[in-house]
Amino acid sequence: MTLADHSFAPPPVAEDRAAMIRDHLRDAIVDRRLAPGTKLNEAEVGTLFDVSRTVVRAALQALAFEGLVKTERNRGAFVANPTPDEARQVFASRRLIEPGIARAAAACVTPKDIASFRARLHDESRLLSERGPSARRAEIHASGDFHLLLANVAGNAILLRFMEELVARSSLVIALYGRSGASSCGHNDHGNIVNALEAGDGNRAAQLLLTHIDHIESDLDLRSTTGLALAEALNTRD
Amino acid sequence: MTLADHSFAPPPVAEDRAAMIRDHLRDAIVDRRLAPGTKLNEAEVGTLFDVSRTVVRAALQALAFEGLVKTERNRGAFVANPTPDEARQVFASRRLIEPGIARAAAACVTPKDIASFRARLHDESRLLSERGPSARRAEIHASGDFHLLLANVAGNAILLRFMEELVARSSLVIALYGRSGASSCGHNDHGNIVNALEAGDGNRAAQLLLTHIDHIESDLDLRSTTGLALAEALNTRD
DNA sequence: GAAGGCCAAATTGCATACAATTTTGGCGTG
DNA sequence: CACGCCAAAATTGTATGCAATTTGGCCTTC
Repeated sequence: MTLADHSFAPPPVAEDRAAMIRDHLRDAIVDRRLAPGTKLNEAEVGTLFDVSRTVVRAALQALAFEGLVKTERNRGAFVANPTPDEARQVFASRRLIEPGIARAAAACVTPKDIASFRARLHDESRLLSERGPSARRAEIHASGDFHLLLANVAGNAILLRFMEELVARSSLVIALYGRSGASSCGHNDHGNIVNALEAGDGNRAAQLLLTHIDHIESDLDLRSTTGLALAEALNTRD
Repeated sequence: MTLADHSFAPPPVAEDRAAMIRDHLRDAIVDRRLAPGTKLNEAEVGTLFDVSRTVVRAALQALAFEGLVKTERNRGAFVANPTPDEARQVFASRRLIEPGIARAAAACVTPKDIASFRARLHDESRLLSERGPSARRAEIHASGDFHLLLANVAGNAILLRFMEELVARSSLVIALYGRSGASSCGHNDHGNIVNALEAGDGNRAAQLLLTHIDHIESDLDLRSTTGLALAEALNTRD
């Protein structure tokens, strides 16, 4: 332990396979390669990743805690299928939390952070110009990463974890209820927010974030299907 | 399913033993019957509750998600021992979230809710007059319950869960860093907040909540032991 | 006497076996 | 033909066994 043993990143080997499976499943859910409501059979997932059910269960429990998976006793785990009401709660939570995060971020943002934001913006604009469902998925992903970077800059690990959950659930909601699919069409919300951050104007960043969330949510179709979910789902007309 | 089967609380039978163990452990941690840093041996806990390690592991994993337990690979689970910096993050998060919850609660509070709040206040004042460590623990517990009731009234399940985590971690922090132990000495913050809610004045409730959090945090001794944690801990003078 | 290495005991990580529960498909009856 | 019941299959819940890792003590060596 004396020679050049520092500055090593955590070993690239796959230690903690439960976390790896959790991350793979989360990606698949957020990208909607796994449709909401899909049953996640323990044995099947285990075979897929070549691990025992024990490890799969740990991963599923983690995802259940994040709200991306719903487990029912003796029935199994299913990809979350948020109701419009739950979707509204996700965005209400974001409206409550993110402006504060933006203020905190504006207070302690560094030039290096700004550079990271710009790089992210560049990725986003590139994806916007591409076509196809893969690019669409990547776009939603990148858009979420922007918000996570913001929370990361704010420097509060607890709020960062809350935002990770909210962003993941938002992606699910957008995939489920999004009208156009691309929530940022016509706006440059992220760019404006970065400008406000660079100027150190936390209040403006917070305000821009609020309207940004408005933009996202206004692209959703959250008609209340209260109590008639099944019947309405079976009605192909309408 | 036709006769008086509604209005029943969840069956009193112990289905889902992992959740039961999790709740028991959480209570013990929040009440500080389990000191921070205590190792939670899987086999030992299993023997105590008469279940296998499998069930214990599920409970410990859940508590790790909540931040009340820290797990180290191949080393086991330990009761969380939050650093002053983590403690500050807990309260920063609460400052960010709770005022908004108060506004939401003020907007939709019912007379029935107000009655619940009053009952809670009554319990708190009773506990305040009692002496002994048991009453002190119950007081911290009751104080937390007030905040959870507030989040419950606000009607957002996601924010409620965030608050459950923050309140639990706050109790741990108060137990660790509290000076007087009783954070509400001399104030009647909770009562004032209920009054504001009853008057439907969300902004005032939010403001009162902020100052309430200030009161709680000002009772803590969060001297920055940055980098010198061990050395300082061994220095009995000072 | 102190430092360092090595071995045994304890503990966790994981896989697997078995029990309990739910789901499914078929059969018989109204 | 529809409905309900029952048994078999599938799936989850839990316990247990084994391998891998860590920990603590003992012994050797300087």
